[in-house]
Amino acid sequence: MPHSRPEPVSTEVPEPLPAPGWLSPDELAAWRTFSRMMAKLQWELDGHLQRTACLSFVEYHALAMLSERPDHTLRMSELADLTNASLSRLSHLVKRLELRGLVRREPDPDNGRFTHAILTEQGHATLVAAAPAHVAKVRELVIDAVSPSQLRQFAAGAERIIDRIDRSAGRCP
Amino acid sequence: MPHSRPEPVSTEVPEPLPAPGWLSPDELAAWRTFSRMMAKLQWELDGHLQRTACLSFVEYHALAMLSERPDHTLRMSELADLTNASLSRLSHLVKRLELRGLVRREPDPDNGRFTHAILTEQGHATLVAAAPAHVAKVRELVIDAVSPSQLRQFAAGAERIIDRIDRSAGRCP
DNA sequence: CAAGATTGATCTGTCAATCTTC
DNA sequence: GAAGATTGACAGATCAATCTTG
Repeated sequence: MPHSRPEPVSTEVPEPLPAPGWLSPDELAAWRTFSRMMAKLQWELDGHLQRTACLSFVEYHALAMLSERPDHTLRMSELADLTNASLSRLSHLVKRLELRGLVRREPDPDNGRFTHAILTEQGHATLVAAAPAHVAKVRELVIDAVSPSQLRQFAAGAERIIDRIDRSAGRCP
Repeated sequence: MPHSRPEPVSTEVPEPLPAPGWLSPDELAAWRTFSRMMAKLQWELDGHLQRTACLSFVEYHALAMLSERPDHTLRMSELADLTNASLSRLSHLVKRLELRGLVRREPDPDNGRFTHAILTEQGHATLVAAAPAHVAKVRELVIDAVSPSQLRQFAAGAERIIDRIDRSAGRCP
């Protein structure tokens, strides 16, 4: 019985508010809907990108982040942050992209600890080819699903959730 | 340059609206924030559950869905839908849960095509032990991060996004 | 043969070392 | 020694193929 209030004992007066730490029926329903949306959206966008461009969602975003830099270059750790991936995950991922010729890596000449990930011409072309269909999907499934003001609300809420996660991450329980 | 407007040619008058099919700067920012939130939230909840209960997010929800049935039983395909997992993924997953003694499977006596997944006592105990900390995290990171009315907005928006995904899934492009 | 479910091959992500450079 | 990055072993997800039952 997770996520739902413990059954009140028969003789007990039902409480007007959920027990502390649990979710009210409304909260539970909202969370489940939200959670379902996240799972489905990830799946749909990833599959669409995979079918239309042989790229995963993260791979696409790695290329996209690189393309927005004037020199098409980013340090691995910066790229990891921008793509919301662990450094380890990104390292494996970039290695695969490198094998496909979409990205290359070279050590930072100024500081040998850093590795630069650099978008290749082919990587750029792949991204440019993939982008329109992907962006259209995002618009169709998300942007156009809600009003502009709702979208702002979403973003504001998302921002606050991110803040809480970042606080939560560096915390001793 | 995906997700951003193509550079206007120097002599061109900048358009007041984004090119059709592309995202405005605000839309792009909102989408990125939203996308980042999804990635981080998944990671955080999954990691937390893993550390506190040796369960992944999907595993937890499989147990949770079963626990809400009076007979603690669900057909594999129903469970797959409720947990937003493919049938294949669920099959692998339930096999692992079965090896750990948290779930057992038996064919539906009425219709041999169906398989029943059934929560064991141990599975139930595991869930009950895991739930409080997990629910508290969900409350901390999501529910309490937004106002009740914002939460309703979120859920409503999520609902509409889900609808669009479901429409999109069964469509010929 | 269609629906429900499982399997196996393969690919990707995670975690815990490890390596390198400052 | 600490930060940035990589590696290898293992756990988990995906896809296509397969099996089974009605």
